[in-house]
Amino acid sequence: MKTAKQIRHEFVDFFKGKGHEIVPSSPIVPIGDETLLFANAGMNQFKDIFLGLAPARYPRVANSQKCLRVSGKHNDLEEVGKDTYHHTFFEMLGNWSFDDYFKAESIEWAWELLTRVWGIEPDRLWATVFAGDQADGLPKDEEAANLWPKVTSMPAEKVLACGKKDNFWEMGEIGPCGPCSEIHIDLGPDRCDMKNVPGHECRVNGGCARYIELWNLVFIQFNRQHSGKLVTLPAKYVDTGAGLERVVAVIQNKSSNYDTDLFMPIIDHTGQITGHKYTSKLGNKTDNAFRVIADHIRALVFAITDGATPSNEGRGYVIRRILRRASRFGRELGMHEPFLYKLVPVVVDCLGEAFSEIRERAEYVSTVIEAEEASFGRTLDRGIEIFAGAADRAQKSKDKVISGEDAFQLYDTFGFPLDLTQLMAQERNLKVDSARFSELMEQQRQRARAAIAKDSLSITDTVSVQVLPETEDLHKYHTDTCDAVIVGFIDNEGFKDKGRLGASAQAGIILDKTCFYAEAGGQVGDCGIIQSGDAKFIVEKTIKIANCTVHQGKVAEGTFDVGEKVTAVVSRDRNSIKKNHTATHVLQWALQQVLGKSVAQQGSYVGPDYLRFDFTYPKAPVFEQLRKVEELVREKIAGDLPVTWAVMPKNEAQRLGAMALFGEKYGDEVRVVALGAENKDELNEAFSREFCGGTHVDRLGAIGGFKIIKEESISAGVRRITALTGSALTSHLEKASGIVDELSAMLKVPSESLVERVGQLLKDNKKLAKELKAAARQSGSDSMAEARGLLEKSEKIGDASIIIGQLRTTSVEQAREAVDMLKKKAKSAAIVLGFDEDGRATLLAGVTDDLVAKGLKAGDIVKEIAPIVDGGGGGRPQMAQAGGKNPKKIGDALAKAGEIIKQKLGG
RNA sequence: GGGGACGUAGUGUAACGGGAGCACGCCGCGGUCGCAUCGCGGAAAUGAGGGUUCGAUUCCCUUCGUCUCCA
Repeated sequence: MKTAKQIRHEFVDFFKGKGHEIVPSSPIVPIGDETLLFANAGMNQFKDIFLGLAPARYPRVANSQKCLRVSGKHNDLEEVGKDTYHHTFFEMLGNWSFDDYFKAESIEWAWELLTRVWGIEPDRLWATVFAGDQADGLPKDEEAANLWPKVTSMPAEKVLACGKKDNFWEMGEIGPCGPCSEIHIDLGPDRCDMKNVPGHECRVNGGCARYIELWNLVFIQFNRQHSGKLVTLPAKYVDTGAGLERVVAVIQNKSSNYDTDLFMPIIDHTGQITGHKYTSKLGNKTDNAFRVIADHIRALVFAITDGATPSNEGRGYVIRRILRRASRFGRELGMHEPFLYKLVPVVVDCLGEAFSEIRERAEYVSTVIEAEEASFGRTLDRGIEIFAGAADRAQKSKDKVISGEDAFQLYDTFGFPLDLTQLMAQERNLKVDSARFSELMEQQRQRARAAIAKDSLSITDTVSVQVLPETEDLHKYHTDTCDAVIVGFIDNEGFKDKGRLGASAQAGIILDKTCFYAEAGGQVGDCGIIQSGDAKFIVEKTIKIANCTVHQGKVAEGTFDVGEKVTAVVSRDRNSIKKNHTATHVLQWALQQVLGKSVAQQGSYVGPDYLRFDFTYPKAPVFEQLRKVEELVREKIAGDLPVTWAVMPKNEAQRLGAMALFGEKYGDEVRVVALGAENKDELNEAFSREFCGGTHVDRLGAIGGFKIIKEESISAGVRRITALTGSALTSHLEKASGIVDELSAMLKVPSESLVERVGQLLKDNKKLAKELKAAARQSGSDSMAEARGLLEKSEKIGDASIIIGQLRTTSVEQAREAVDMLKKKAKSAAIVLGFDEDGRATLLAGVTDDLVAKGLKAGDIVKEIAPIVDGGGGGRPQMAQAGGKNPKKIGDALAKAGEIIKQKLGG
């Protein structure tokens, strides 16, 4: 039997043999493409080529692309486990032609690979082509339909014409699109899963599991414009995709993708860990759990390897959901402790050869997964407690139903899954109002959508996928000022290549060339101005859309016309940004020197005010290590070594050992920034070489200083360092030394003695506090004596003492203690004490339980007498307190209190 | 991006707007042949900043952090 590894190899070798360049899979976490959460198709990394924004480096390429379908249009998360073929993570085998070969070769080669190399019987295969669409004015794809019988042995009657839904591919609302041709396989009548559906007939695209799609060949030949009109593209592209998991299942003759050697090792190992047995059945709880876990652990290993970490937003949140779902299904197999992380090595064994990155990061991935599993355990524990409250409420209700509100709150606020709530409710013979739950869920969705809608139109939204002019921006590396011509602008309505920007208009200006740096690679976009005569445009932010640099901001003076000559001037902040960026590189180098190879960049921020560097490291670095890092960085700065950069093909850069972030897009010429090299020929001499498109200082000495001001954890296994350089550092130090000077003046000691002096002060303070306490005890005993005096003078009604009087104390605590003492002593008493606390009156009332029972409440007493001292009060029946602004009236208030008590007790 | 919840001693948690308590841990003393034993004593906390109130851990606002759901 062919292994999955062999099959993947055969695919790659086959297309290599047909003149294809084999490019690596792009990272599953796309860089520089915020519109896409995760790579979900092989074509992702070639998007710019299809859009005509970037040239193709090779006319034909092929690869196996790592894909994750968990969000947006393709969301298979909730489906995984229920059947034999849904996955979150999968490999997409694909071959592409960029204006090279077209339909004939694509069809012929797909056929050849399937039937000759992989040995699939031609009789089992079917093909589909696009049937045409009236609305779009498109005829049937006769070209493809005719090619099938011509270049393959597929008989014409097995080439079916299908509609737009299945056989017309579009990238989005607008942009490149075209007809496709799919290859389906007939797995035999046994595999139909719709046998008991009346009227069901097995056929291609018929909905049952007998016929499945194996390979999709997309022929991109149109561009859909805003108006919805289709325009024929000058260049034609081929984009094909075949899911490896499915192909392997067919070749290995398995009825389920999970039964192939891509999944079985993981499933077997899960069985060993949990002690359960996988029986490969559908609709079986245990088997379901096995499949979910096997699928999800693959997704997790790849996503975390490529830089996603579990968190509560964006990509990280998706990862968290996948992990929690797997963990929850682990409970079906009796696992209550973290266990998923133990599967990481198995995934690495299965796929580490094809994707070596997962092998390199395996240890880190395990750490992250284990930590997140533990954290989910805590979330569940908390949820169980909250559930108990909801269950109690339900128990007391008539219909024994946990309200939708409760279930939703458990889910929404505490992350407690609904199915778990239902399970636990069942155990107590309760039901859950899941209809109401769904209702609330929908409301929350509405809210989120509404919030997005009212968000102000951002420039990136208005243009989305639209061809923008290319900006020549190499000047950013050499100069801060340059002359240019306005070629267009973007406002709320989108891109315009003619017109005028009026006074105080908000817009994004596009120039033919620019020296502005657009936000990328952690470095913030430049600010500055664009001017022409008296007219002035303030650039607040610079961003890049494909190869177009957009200067966002507003017109401050005058007007601007498309076609006008202008001067672009970058703000002085640029200097600080350069310092911070170069310092970031030095910092990364120093961290690796001190902390070792496990330091890998996770992201960074380089702005004018400070720099931030996130990196992987399992634990908090100790103080000495950080100091050592600072020391190394400063050494390099003091050495004033030169900084140089060069543009070269990616593989050459890698040979030099340049550090890549997460892997650039295929085809890019990369820019390498080298620290410590005098010129391009001496790149070998550099101590640091990184792929980087940012702006840098010429010599390290220009950085001018370096200090780490913060080191923190941002998620499990990831640390963040914030540091300062240049003038920001100077002003930081100035401020710090200002504080020292101030303290030193305040305490009248030289700065060297400050620490000692403050230590002394703290010690003295402690001593004084102790003495004060002792003194208070003394005066406390005085108060007690006073209080005892009051008891002796007290009136009695029956057994009850009425103790009323003013104390000399100024402390509520002592007065309270006096009340307690009196209550104990008198056994039955109503006590009201008053005292003057620095010009404020405080009244305290206490009533023993027996008198409370007779209806005398301390709270009532203070409420009534508090207004006499211009205040208010309240408390409990046994003890109450009031305050007021007029201490002179304490006597009056106490007298009134006496009256009230006597009246109540009927004396 | 939007919503919800939570921030109390080293840790885990209590406190109708009116004494910041409990458990574990820690320190000291005592008892015990011994202890994951017992007794006594002690240190130690309301994330930060405003407001309302006679009085705020509690109510309101701002901010920071953590958790969580939606996009």
